[in-house]
Amino acid sequence: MLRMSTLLLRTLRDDPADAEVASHRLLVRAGYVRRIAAGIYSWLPLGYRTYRNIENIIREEMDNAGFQEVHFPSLLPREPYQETNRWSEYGPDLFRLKDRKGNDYLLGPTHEEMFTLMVKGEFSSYKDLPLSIYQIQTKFRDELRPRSGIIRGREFVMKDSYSFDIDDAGLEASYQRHREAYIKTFNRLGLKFNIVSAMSGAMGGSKSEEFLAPCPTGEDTYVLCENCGFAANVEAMVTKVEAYAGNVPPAFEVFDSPNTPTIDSLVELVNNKFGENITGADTLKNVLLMADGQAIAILVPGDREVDLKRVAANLAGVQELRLFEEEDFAKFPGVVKGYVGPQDAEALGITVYADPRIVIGSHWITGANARDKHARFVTHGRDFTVTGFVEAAEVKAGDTCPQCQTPVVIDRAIEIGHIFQLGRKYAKALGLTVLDQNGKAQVVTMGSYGIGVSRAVAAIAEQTHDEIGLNWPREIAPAQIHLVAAGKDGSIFEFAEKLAKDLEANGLSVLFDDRRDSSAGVKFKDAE
RNA sequence: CGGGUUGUGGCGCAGGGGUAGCGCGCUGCGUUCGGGACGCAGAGGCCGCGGGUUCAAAUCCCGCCAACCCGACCA
Repeated sequence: MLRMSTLLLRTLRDDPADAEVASHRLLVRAGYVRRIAAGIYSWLPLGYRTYRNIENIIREEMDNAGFQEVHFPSLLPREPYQETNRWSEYGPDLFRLKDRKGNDYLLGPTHEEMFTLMVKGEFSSYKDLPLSIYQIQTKFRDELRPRSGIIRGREFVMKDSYSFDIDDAGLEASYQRHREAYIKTFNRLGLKFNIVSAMSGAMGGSKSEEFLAPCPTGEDTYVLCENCGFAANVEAMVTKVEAYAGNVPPAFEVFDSPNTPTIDSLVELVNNKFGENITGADTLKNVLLMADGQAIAILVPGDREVDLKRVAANLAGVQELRLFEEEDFAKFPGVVKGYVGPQDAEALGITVYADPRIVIGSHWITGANARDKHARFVTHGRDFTVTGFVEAAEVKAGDTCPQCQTPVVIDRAIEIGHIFQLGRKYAKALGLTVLDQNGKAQVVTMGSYGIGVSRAVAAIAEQTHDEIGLNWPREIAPAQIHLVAAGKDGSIFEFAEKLAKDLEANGLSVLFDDRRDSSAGVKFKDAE
């Protein structure tokens, strides 16, 4: 039984000055958490009980699904991470330290290497697979900007699972088992969530889905169709287009267009010059990028920006993608900044990709690759061709749902889980193989599956709180019963004491406000 | 890393060259006792850190650090 008379708890009347989002504000005011440093928090008794209730639900569901719990250190040696190249790849987000002998260590941001090595150390036969193991462990990431209280901290608790299979069909089955277990888990946690495809897969990316808990303060944006339930990460949103049905345009025509640095100024000039009534959507924007050192052009309608994340996610095999800089323009003297068009790309040595909206047969107003000149009736398939289509334009509310053609909305959410078919990257790098039926070594294929445990506390708080305060689902609350003894007569306290004990005897956890020196008002406010 | 804001008792804030203040919380005594009670008496401060100007710095100047918000980044 928790007794308010002795509980390590001090509620605050005022919102803390450094808390913005509801979960942070309320968790601090209610005496659940305290900040220790940027993105690092302590849990007080009420908070820790809540946290543990959530952790236990997750653990139960993992165990129910047949996954086995293990535990790794947080403090890890450099070598395994060196072998997979993440010691350098992870960059400044990795907390690094040295021991007294000067050897390099790190605080684990995620544990793929350790799981892989654990299995490698024990198992060596296809008969041992499939296997799924998990841990609940504190993770460390030196985020550039921790924010939103415990939603994005530098130290946080994550449940991470890994599956090990001999082939792709096995991986798919393990993936589906985790997916089912996650659905059960989040339902029990009382979270509203959408399962969102995180990569298009169209270009060979591994299968990956995110579990997103919708809430206005979430930091992830995603696309949602309120009609059919389609949900996708913006990177994975697929553009629906119709084949070009207009007339065959006249031959393309170059015209003078001085002082048109922006799409708006170009539209105004064209409308004045030709008596047209076009919009930015009739112009073609050519955005030049460097993809792993190679110059590429991305074509999007002039009324849309290029979303670099979408391009990167949908261009197969590209590691580094960035905008053209001045020195890049210097290397391509034929490229006239502000007057780029796709007509001469081949001669200029630039590979061209188009957003799907640039359908074959459509014609556009675009740069003429000469200073102060644009061209119109520039037609895809006649006046220029592209190497391929790639999802590139920013996604906007009102875009068409790829499943049911309804206009979609853009929604915000907290990422509470992520499931991912990793494949053989880590097994290959660390030499995890098993012998198959033929006695031949096979590289194991892996899946990785994460749930933000501490983040779930915040996500549930965000979704369930009301104007008055925190409002936990029963299974998660620090206690199932909050019993308040209010009054001056000692018999009230005696009765309440007995009632509290009876409730506990019947298997209910009780937070008993047995304070004799607090007014009823204080007790009610604290309860809330 | 760019832009913005802020650092003063545990929390929320005021003060802006000469005795460091208010509200909440905390301690003691008394009154009150069902929606954050009241009175009286108290405890609690390197005014973010370092340097400078000055007879005198929380306050002015220089430098640094930290936190928060927006963005970039991150999944």
